[in-house]
Amino acid sequence: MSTIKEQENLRSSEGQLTYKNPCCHQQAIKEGRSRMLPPEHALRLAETFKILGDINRIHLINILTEREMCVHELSTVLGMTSSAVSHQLRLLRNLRLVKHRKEGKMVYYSLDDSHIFSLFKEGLEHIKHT
Amino acid sequence: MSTIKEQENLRSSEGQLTYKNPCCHQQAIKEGRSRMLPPEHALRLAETFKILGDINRIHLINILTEREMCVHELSTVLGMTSSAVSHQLRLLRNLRLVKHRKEGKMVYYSLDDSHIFSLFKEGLEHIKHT
DNA sequence: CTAATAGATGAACATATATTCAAGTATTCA
DNA sequence: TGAATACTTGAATATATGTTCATCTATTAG
Repeated sequence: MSTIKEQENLRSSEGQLTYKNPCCHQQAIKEGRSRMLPPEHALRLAETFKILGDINRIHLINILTEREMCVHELSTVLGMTSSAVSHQLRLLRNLRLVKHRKEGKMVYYSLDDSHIFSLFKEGLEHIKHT
Repeated sequence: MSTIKEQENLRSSEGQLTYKNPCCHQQAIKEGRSRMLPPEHALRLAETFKILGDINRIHLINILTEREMCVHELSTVLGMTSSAVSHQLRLLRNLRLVKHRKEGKMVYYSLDDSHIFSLFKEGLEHIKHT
């Protein structure tokens, strides 16, 4: 990464680089930097996709798309311990993707984010076409 | 999880459970199971979201959305070593999300999946509205 | 009251993931 | 040829993540 060479390249050919020093495309780098997502946006975006990037959470979201369910039902359907389900539901709750209501001893969960649902559907469309 | 109790519950009230044994909603479990995504679909879906669930890959995809770039340019823009970028690009290549062409010593990468792009945009819309 | 059930949660553990480092290939230049 | 550059790759390391286990609260049954 020679800054001096980059500057020479720019001076000599206005961004069109010579064969001799073909990389160090300062123009491309400048352009890339100017078009980068703000860090906090990129982080939130990655966070959003990451929460969907687990097969058990996919199943949870898919089921809660259809109807509300209590933890025990979810754990039975998914074949997980209720503890594991509870941990995953906490992650979904933290991102406000699910809501819950208590009824006696049970806690019923349901989807609380239509945007996530549309993302989910878009993802389903994607895997159908590949 | 008492199967016998569940059966009694079903027999006595056709899915509407009594207060005494309020969980073990066999009907809900049956319904949940019948609506579950096929395992291989759920897996592909999780895989697809997982690849988008990293801030550096988000930046990579976002940049390659705009224009092709060589590894050195990408590493400079993202502030990563070219080795780290190369490893991440391999992951994207494995899922056929990016394509590459060689030009002299350099390898230019660009996006190779419009579906991923629309997923990406949908994700961007999502974080804007939360 | 005690026992049982539903669920939540912290700690421990196992696995997955991302980066670094060192070594490798391919290409260009002198 | 040998040096330099662009990139790739496998191994090692550090961190993140998901599950299990033990324990906890809340609620209901007896």
